[in-house]
Amino acid sequence: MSKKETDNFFEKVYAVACLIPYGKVTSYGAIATYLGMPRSARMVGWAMSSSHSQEKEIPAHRVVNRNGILTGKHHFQGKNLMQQLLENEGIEVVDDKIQNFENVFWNPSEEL
DNA sequence: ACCATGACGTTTC
DNA sequence: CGAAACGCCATGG
Repeated sequence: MSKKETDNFFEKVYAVACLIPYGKVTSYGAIATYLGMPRSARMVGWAMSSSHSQEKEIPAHRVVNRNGILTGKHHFQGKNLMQQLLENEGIEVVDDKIQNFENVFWNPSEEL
């Protein structure tokens, strides 16, 4: 890692992820845009990959891509753990895709 | 410094 | 609708 394990950028990503309301989801691009880096959506996902190292538990299952598809489900333990977590929060998920995505979408730039 | 990789996003076919 | 190409940016070899 660099000077600090968690740069300010990472810290913000984790902070926003933890602020996602129960039963809601957001996209990597939305977080990146909120942080002022709309072109660094990949970095957000990359930060999530490191979220497992964070002491604080990051609800990464609430973060999906712009299409509402659970692209990162393979990074979780089980095969469909991510989907089950979302369904447990009342989010409809079919074939790794969130239904009524606009309805459950949470935009930090607007809500926060 | 260069190349390869990736939990993304948009455009094009 | 699905797959591929291109762009973007940070990290590692």
